Amino acid sequence: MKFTVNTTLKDSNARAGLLQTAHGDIETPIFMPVGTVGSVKAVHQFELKKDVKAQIILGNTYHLYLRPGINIIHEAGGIQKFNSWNKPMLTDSGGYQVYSLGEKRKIKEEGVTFHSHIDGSLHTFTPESVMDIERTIGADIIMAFDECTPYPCDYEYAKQSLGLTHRWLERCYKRINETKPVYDYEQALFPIVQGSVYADLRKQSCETIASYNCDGNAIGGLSVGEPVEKMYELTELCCCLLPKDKPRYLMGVGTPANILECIDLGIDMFDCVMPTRNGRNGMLFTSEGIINIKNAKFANDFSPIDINGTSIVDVQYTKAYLRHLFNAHEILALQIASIHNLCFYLWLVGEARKHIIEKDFKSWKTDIIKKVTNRL
RNA sequence: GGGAGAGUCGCAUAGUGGCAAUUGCAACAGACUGUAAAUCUGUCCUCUCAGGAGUUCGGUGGUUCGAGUCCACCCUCUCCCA
Repeated sequence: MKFTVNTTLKDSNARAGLLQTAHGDIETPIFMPVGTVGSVKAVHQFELKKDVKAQIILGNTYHLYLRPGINIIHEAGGIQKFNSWNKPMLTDSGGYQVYSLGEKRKIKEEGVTFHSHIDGSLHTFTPESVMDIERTIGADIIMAFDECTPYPCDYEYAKQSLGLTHRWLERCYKRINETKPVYDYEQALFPIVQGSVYADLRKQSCETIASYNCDGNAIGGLSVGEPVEKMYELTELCCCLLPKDKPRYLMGVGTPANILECIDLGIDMFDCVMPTRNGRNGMLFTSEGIINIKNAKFANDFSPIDINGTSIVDVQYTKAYLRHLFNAHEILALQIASIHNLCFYLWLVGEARKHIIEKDFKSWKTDIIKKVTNRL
């Protein structure tokens, strides 16, 4: 894997770059749609490629391990073949599920034991087993197994947890280096910075993570409920400490405004369920602002979903029609909303990249944030 | 004409003496940040200084401390027999 920074700015830490993987190139900054079980919910591969213009999508180790199971993916020849995406993929390690599954899991030094949310069966993830599973899934970028701490999180817990995440990273790194890819292409391990909201822990974590000299570095444990200013503050700190010549990935972020602010701080890669999940729940992010399409006021609004939208669905369908589809519980509603939101997100990061290259990112950002955060 | 049954907050339902009244749908609004999410939460008779207050269960009377619930008559609808 190769990362090249093409453009940097004087008045911002934003940069435009190119990340090259075995399955294709990724222009940064980039937003990566989340496809937990190997599918970006409600969005067809064709639309994902042609309309959304996604360059890389996520899969999730925990979910794919439970269903369909690693043997099936192995038999299929890896996840990119299994789901016909055939383009770059990244797998999250299941560290987020350690956080989100709450009561269902138990964390120990060795690893995490958990009950499947599907059938209640008991399983254990260790850094070694997670690396083996991610090898078999076969994503181009694989995430280290970490603990995503909750918010609020007291200092002592955050410190203990960070120590564990670092020891787990050491084990992940060792395992990756003593194993070979299952398929005929390289996989890059990205370690994850933790440390909750504590600057000294984050600093310590960045230094530890940077010392591994991996192909890219991630920041985790943010946007879990902390104040947005705190998130920016910690993101900025991490961006300053993580290597400049490696992509920086802010995990699980975020709103359009979050993404623009964090690009400004030096983040290159983002993923978030927001465009897809919120889309399925009737929330649209548009060039003119945020819309709850289920609201009664759109019942007879025959204007396009997004007058400036880049997606075919934006000009093809009216707000009134999309609202009708939601009210009628039509499956097409979820598809249109998801495609629209993903197109918007990819358009947004694409524009950001363009304005970085044109060196007017800062002023563009200020203007566009005002527009896209407007509540319609 | 005779017999049987039914009328509850938009619709459908629960309710057999303490009830502003169950549940579902619909409606209206909100939430959602490395997806246990096509999910979840709230409002949903009227007014409200949000503590309450006022009117409710086809209609009119009655019994009772108290009635959606018991009684009488009336109205409407459904089914069966003519």
